[in-house]
Amino acid sequence: MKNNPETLWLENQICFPIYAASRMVTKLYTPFLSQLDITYPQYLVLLTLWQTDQMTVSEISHLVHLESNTLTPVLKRMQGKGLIERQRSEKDERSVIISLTEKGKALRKEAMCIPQQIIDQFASDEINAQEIHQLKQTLTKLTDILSKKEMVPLRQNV
Amino acid sequence: MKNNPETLWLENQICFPIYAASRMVTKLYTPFLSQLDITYPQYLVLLTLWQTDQMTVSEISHLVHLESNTLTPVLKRMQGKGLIERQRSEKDERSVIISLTEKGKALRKEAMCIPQQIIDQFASDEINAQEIHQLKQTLTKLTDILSKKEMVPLRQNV
DNA sequence: GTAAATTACATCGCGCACGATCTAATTGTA
DNA sequence: TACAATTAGATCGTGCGCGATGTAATTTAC
Repeated sequence: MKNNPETLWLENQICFPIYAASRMVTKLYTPFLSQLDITYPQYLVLLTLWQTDQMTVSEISHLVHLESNTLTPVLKRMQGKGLIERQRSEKDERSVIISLTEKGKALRKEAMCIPQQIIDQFASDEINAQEIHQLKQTLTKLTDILSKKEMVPLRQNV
Repeated sequence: MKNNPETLWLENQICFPIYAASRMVTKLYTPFLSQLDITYPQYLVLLTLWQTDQMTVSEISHLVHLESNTLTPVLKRMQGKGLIERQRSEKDERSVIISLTEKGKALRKEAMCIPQQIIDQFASDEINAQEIHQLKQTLTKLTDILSKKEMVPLRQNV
């Protein structure tokens, strides 16, 4: 079975469908986010801050599953745009607390219409709300499983 | 309903689960691909070429849903590693035909064991093969729908 | 109490993704 | 034939992702 030719077919591995779909969905959001002058990861950070303001970098990091080496530049650009403030925590000088500026808070109202418009774009005879819901559930479960898994450093043919 | 606070919650939009899961899956593949000295997109290109050798850039582009501005540098790096050859088509000088080198062809055998090992990593009480199969189907359907959709340049509150 | 380990964040380098734009080759049209 | 439109790739600039590593603050262990 491992030697079937189909083993390596593009569609038969999970890597390709999820990779392609993810980029497609990003593209779907992009025109909406451009209007707000933000990028996709910046939007995700804003989503977390709109839920809970005043979080440390590591708290945001855990929520969006992005490491500090990715988040730090994103947050700096967001600070440059005047969306957030960055200040060292007083009780732990290692931590940086991220808080929304008024501009950052105000952007929330602008973003309110995005989810419905995205759903409208999905509207299709081929795919329905129930299916999307199921998709989100499975993806979330998958992410949870994989994020708990410590990356075993590969041991082939031992 | 559009004004519910939950509207903008991280988990309630499709953007986040698919984005997080996609990066998690990429991370899962990475140690296996590192052993072959290739990256994730390079692996996808190889998968297509192992199925059909001698394709033009645009044919590969359609298969993996990557534009030439992304593919060109990827292919150049693969050429630098001696995995592929690039040659202008004789019947259409605009086209560039990508073909596997012997080294590129040989790599296929090394890659054969990857899919099963990925599946093993997924092994979990919480998620099963049937669920993964369903996931792939939905993601593929989603990609098809979105790739057919011409990006309507956003018309809000008109 | 102090050295070692851990933690929080930052820096660096590389390889994507992708919008915008360019060049050259081919096709369509009159 | 001649010229506009299209097509195939390439180039450029910006912004991620992330492995590896660095630095400073805090915690742990003895």
